[in-house]
Amino acid sequence: MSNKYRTHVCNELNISHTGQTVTVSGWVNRRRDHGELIFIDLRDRDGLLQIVFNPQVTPEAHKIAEQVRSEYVIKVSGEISKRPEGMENPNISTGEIELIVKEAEILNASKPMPLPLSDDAEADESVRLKYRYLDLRRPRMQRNMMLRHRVVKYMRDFLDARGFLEIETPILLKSTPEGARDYLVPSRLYPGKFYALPQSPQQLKQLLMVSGYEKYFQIARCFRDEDQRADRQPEFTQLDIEMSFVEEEDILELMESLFTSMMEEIKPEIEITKPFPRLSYTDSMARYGNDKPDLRFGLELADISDLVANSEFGVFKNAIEYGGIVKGFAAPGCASYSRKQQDKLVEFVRIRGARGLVTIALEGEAKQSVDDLTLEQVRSQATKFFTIDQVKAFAKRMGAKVGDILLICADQEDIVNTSLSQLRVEMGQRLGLADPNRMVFAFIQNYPLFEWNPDRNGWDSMHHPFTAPHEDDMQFLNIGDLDKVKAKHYDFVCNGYELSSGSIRIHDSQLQLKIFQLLGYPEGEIRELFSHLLEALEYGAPPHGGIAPGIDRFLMLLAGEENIREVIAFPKTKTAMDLMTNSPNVVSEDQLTDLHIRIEE
RNA sequence: GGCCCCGUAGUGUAGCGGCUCAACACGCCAGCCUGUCACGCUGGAGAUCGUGGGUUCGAAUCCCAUCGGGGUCGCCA
Repeated sequence: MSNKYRTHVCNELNISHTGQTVTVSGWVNRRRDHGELIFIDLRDRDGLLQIVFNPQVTPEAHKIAEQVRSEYVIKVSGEISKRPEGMENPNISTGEIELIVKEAEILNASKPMPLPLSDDAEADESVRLKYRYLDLRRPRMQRNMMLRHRVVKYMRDFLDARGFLEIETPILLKSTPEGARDYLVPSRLYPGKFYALPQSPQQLKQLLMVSGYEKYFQIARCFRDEDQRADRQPEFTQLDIEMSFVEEEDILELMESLFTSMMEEIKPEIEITKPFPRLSYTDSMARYGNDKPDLRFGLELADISDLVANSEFGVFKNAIEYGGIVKGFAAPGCASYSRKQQDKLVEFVRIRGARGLVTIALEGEAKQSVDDLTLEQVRSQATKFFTIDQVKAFAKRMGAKVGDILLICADQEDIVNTSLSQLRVEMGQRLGLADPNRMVFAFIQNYPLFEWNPDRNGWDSMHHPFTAPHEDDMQFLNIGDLDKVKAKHYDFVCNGYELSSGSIRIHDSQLQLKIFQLLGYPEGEIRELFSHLLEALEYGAPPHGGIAPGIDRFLMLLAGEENIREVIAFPKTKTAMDLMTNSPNVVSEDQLTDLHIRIEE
């Protein structure tokens, strides 16, 4: 495109344009004023170009350049010239050339920046969020936004090529119980009634299957009014997918194909594992303590309950007597950890609810076999309770070598798993085992359909109430052995993050009703909240299933960022504030009156 | 709701055993400089140390509260 502002963008200019007269517009990245000569690095979205003002040649333009400051928006015309010998700048793509300015115009001035725009200077995040439009000018943020665009475009093209239709679903929707807290929108026309923003388009995409669209996707915005984290925002984006006439395997293959080809296209320098590893939920919990394992490294957990059940060591004995378990893993080369370092690890698990952490350091050289270990080499607060053979047995089960430290936790199973899974990730990072240039995608399968909720004294859906049970487990469903029922539910994980959950859905109205009943919904509530779905399933609903990978989290991993806000153009703070527009905020009395809302002080 | 970290010129930091009401760097302003590219040199402006109390002769510094940002547990079908 060529117009009065530009004939070229910076990046397209090169040595072949020498002698041509061009016009470029952009921002003043930096100005170097030598009194006579003035150099300006002009920046547009795609690159930098050095422009030169010479008072001998064009005194008028030079006068303008004297007034120009950082981040002014200027337009310059002149001739592209090869730089003098030895003056090239290899750091920028246009470093061989420069623009000798004939005419210059200031399109807009700029106040000094409230935050540094260079990537190496990190500003306070509240300042960045307040001036997000400036923060987004920083190269790193522009890279992230461009990466985001490419990822989303890749997804669209990939699914389009496979016959998927992108269909939008409403943002003003209906509140449904359980799950996350809803964002509510009061209705003007119906006093006292509310829309809810979708936590996901779950029911709508199922209904689209009933409608016969067979392959649906959407870059869907989802809203959940829960407390935020580094990887959680009140609104976030999913690649929402649903397909008819498919089984679990079809969905997983689609995901594997999409993410494999996308990684190869967009970030070939990042190593991925093909095919994607698959673990059962039970296996993942046993070996990693959670259902979103970071598979870039081992440090697998081992259950040693059976080895210590009869020990004299109270910590272990009691835990088992009270129905708990004893698990641990070996941190390689950490036998030399000081008391202080070990105390930090103990504190780490205490914060996560564990009563403590037993450490057993196996001092010595790694080349020594564990079989030759002597009691003198074992350093632990529990040494006197165990024989050397027992310690060897622990070590072997945890895959430990001499020179490692065993980190063992004894408590209720969920506490042990929670604390050890996080300690495992912590140690993996600390020991440099979590390679930033690898992304290990994996599928977790065979989840239980239900989980017991002691607060409610009833069963909850592990995933959501539309998830289909395994056919083989229908018998347990019928006799009420709900903990034995496995679901056609799968998670897609990467590097310790849950990227998405998916499932084959229930397409039988009677079964769906039965599940609602088992979950304890009162009959009236079922009709009130889910009648549209139950009814829809009675009109020829095809078998269907889907998945919904979180785009923000995936991008965070892909961009190597520590939090999701770095890949979202206008994110909110941890307390769900938008510091740029200062929202949420009060509204006028008239607006409230329209909505039939009175604020209680 | 619990726990932890941070809050000093526009930005990033130093000062935190009470003797510097405040230092350094970048940025900003002015002057000088014809080849720089994190240009350079000289000079200058700019902070009641998040806010409010308290302790003290004296507080950026100690105590309490509060606000803001971040991390985390709970929570996130």
